[in-house]
Amino acid sequence: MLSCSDCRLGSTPALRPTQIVVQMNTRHTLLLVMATAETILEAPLTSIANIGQHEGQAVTVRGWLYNLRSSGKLLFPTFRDGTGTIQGIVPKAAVSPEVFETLKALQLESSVVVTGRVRADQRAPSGFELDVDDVHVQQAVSADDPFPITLKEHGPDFLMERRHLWMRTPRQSAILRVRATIMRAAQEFFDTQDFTRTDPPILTPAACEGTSELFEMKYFDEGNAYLTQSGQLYIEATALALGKVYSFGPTFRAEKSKTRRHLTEFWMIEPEVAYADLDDLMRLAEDFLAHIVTRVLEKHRIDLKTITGGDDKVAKLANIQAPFPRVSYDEAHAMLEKAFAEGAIEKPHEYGDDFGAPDETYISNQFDRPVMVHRYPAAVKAFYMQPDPEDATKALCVDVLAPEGYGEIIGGSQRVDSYDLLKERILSHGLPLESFEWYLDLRKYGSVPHSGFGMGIERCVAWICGLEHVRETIPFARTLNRIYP
RNA sequence: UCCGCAGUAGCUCAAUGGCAGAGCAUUCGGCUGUUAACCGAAGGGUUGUAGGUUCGAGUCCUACCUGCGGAGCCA
Repeated sequence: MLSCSDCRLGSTPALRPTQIVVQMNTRHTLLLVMATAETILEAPLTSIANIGQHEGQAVTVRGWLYNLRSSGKLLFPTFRDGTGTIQGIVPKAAVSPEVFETLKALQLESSVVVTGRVRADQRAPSGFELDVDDVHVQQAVSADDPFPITLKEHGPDFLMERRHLWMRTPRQSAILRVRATIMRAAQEFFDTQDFTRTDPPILTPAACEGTSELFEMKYFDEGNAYLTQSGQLYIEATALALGKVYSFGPTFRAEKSKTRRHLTEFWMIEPEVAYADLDDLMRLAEDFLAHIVTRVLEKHRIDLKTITGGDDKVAKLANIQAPFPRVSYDEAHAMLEKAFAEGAIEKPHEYGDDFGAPDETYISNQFDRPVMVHRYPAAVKAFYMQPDPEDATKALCVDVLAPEGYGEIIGGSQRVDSYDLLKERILSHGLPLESFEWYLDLRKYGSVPHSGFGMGIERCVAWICGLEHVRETIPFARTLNRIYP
């Protein structure tokens, strides 16, 4: 009886060779499998990530040719399958002439099913190599039109134009795996604390905050609709229905921002908690980020090394534990004044203004973990933020700045809970009152203090992976000048 | 929207205003332990577009296009 954690053969009892044939789909494959069915049964399917569990055994790997080196009558094909890479060893004397010649002529990224024996080897980066017995070419890439992305350096334009192929490279695959873990850990954090996921609409009738530019479209006879830039206003409603809620989905900004921190389409996870104040929110934010980092470190040490090329990032992430430093706007301003006096930043920070990107970078560089900057001047913040009872010119809000200059990854606040104040704010911000009638209702029928934040997934991934640009954090990035592929 | 940088072989980049080059990729040949392997050879060019200056422009000037980085705004 076969057994293997990720082998479909092993998971189905008493699978006979003729049944394997049914899973294959070309005449060529069918004949080959019939001839080698016994071999394949003895060489269970494995993922490359788990190949070490099969040391000394014959296995089958389904994947692609990642690289090919040769030394006379010895070939070194490297295979990848989406979980990792492994180098095959093919001495001419050890395989049939057909297998040797097939592999020797194969172009990179041709799809292949390989059988071979797993052998531990100190020379291999992963510790294992595959002594190849047989290879079946699923589809051969043409030498007339070789795979465009080589192991050498490429420019961002070239790579983004071929994003559908670029993501096959080990580094890009690793980033996407870490992204998936971050998204799963983020949901897991809220799910295990009795939050209810309530996703807001993506098509909205008006601006949530009224400031940023929105993507606009016709909506039948109802006039214009807009792609959401935040689900916050809606989840305030669901929070008052369900207590603790979160939303998780794509959001859209039509801003003409061209920086390493901006996409026009990005994913945001937003919790909203009834009866929570700003201090509750900051505790939630630090526990949330610490949980995400813990999960990434549990699963992705090898991926982080692939992505960053070293162990530095793992060491830095190990520091990311609650509590995070808390710095008031006034304290942050004082830090910046001192920094300017010492020549550490180029421009002085004007008291009362929001922080610019260089200011945020300086502040975050003073700490070894994310820093929570709270109580900004109300004048530079959104209309729905609750004023600080101790200083009405300040808002009960918090920005969480990631280390190493990755900027704001979380923005949150306690929300205005007074009907009269909220109505006054809507009017003074020049927003159309009729669009916010439903939102004001939340302050009319059982209003409570409540707080929430939003975290941009892409900035979080960029920070945790140590990336130059958020365009690498999402399978298909949407930026100002690019909507292909 | 504003500021700055760039555009030369499939890719990454060279080329004082004076013969269009290299590495990688591709093809052919060599090598039994290579790790972005290495060694030899071949093929591969409307120098982003349109004008202009000049005996002569990849190089200088003007406009435009495309991309990149940043500011503002934001996550």
